[in-house]
Amino acid sequence: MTKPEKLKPTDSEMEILNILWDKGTATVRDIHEVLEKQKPSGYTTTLKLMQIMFEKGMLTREAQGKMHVYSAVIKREKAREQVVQKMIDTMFSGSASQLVMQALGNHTSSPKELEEIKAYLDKLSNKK
Amino acid sequence: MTKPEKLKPTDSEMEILNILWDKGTATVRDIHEVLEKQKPSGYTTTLKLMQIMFEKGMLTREAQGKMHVYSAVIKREKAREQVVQKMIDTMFSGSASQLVMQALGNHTSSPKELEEIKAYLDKLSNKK
DNA sequence: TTTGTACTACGAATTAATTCGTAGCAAACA
DNA sequence: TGTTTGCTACGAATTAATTCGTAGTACAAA
Repeated sequence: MTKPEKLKPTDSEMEILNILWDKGTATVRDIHEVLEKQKPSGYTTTLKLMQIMFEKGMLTREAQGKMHVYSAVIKREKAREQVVQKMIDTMFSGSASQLVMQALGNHTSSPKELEEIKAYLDKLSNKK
Repeated sequence: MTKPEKLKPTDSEMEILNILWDKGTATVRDIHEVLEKQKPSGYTTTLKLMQIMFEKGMLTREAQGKMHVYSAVIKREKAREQVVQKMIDTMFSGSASQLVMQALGNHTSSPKELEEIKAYLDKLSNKK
């Protein structure tokens, strides 16, 4: 068990974490039912993944009857922070604003979202 | 050789790509010299990595004497776009503005950068 | 009580990334 | 003419992720 801080979830692990963050807690079956809608996979595959994530310290679990109820150790906010920071470092030479402009340029944002961002920027500037 | 579009570089591959994007073209030795400053590693490790990246279609190369001169197939901009899009999808439920605010909240940006972003936002809004 | 169901645990196969040693080859050099 | 130098190619070991089959167990249902 290492620090959850240093853990770098794989893509499969991220899928599980996302579901857990949405639900708060979940059993292997809960998770598996969601995953199955996205792509076919065996129950024991999900089970094994979650067992390994538990061993790695990414998940905690609690026996409930014969089942285990899992939850994520790392919070969604923290994971986002880490992953964004890493992307800034490795892909944008450490420049957050480069990343921001890249994300905005990807035209995925509506005018309303752009307004939100502008408001957020103003808040940041004023605080300084 | 699959489409370079679909390729997902590993961390080691990203290190090599970053150097190649900076230099434009480079030999294995060039790359290895840069990498070695960051962490110890054997020359043939770098060689093998670049050979595999070549086989995957991530790099092209050209014989020059007995050496190969490599360059990246995918452009930095394209790679950034892909990786940002993927992050938005997997970590931010598809919301670019969520990612933007996360990146800004990470306090890594100077007031000057914030101004740049604001200017960029205005340009976007007016264009719409 | 026997059978079925729904779990967990475990081990094994597969695939991919990473690392590096060794071999071969050609040009430069002593 | 050897011999060293610096490259590529190749194969093998290691490690990690992924997938799934099988076995064990406990509780519920027949």
